[in-house]
Amino acid sequence: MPELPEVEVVRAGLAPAVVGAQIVAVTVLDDRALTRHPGDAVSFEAGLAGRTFIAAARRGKFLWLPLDTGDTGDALVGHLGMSGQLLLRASGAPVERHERVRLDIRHPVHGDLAVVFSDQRTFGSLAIDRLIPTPDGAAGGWGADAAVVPTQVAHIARDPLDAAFADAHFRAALRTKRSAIKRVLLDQTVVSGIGNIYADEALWAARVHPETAASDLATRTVTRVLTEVRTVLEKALAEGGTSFDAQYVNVNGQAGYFAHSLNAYGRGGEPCPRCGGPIVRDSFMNRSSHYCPRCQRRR
DNA sequence: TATTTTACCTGAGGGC
DNA sequence: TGCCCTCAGGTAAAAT
Repeated sequence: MPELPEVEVVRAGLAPAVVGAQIVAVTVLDDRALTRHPGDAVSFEAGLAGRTFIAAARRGKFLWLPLDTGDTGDALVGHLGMSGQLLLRASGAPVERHERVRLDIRHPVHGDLAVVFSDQRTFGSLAIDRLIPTPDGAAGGWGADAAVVPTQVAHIARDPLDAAFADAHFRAALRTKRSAIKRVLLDQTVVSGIGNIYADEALWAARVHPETAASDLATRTVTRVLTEVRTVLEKALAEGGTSFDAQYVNVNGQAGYFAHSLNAYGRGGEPCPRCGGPIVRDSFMNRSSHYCPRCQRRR
């Protein structure tokens, strides 16, 4: 499932091939891939054809590729949802099984390539969106030099690996939240980039029960949670992300290795790597939650 | 206003 | 073999 590390792997893989490349042709095979786009497929194709990507940026799980002709200030925005993939293929490569959109691009160094958006469950989407200034004046996200974000990303908080992420603001926000800490970690308007897998992993590492009320956490505990969030995200990024099956792959279609490093997620019934007690798998917020009831005691 | 629930979607895998 | 059911979960709209 693409969370911050997986999306960053995709962004970093895409950047050298798309920055400086001109869009030669756009093919929309399935309109459901444009649910975030304000217009129809025709306007999407017309809005991209002939233009050049000038950067590859990311905040949390959102990606965007700013376009040239700066007076309009817009970008191609993408979210991978549950099963979205952005693949780099040779020009003229056969259509992928779940291909939704294809961009044929021409790069001054790499030549003709295809950027393929493939998505089994169609929760992901692409859109053309306007860029607006960031309230704090800092760069919009990773890979972005300009202090702008797409309007669709403006309400998303900075992610914990962003240099402009404000730890003090995060701690203050948690003091006012009576919701469970896991729910707050998954709230992209509080902190972005964390999904179900890394929420479980970070809380296990910080020894915090997922249903503890955020406002009940001591400041030093919040600091520990944030530290563990960063540690697990950075480690997963270094290992190329988490892949359980063909759902998440990099731009070349290769899987990541972090699934081998998971301590709690997906290990219900198995011994806790720290204390040996059984990891519990609970239902929480219509999804699964994994934790060690011995290490992660509820207050 | 703040928080919680639901809809969206497809394919894999288990039970029978 | 094949049908039906459950599960996976990020986002945003809808409901509470």
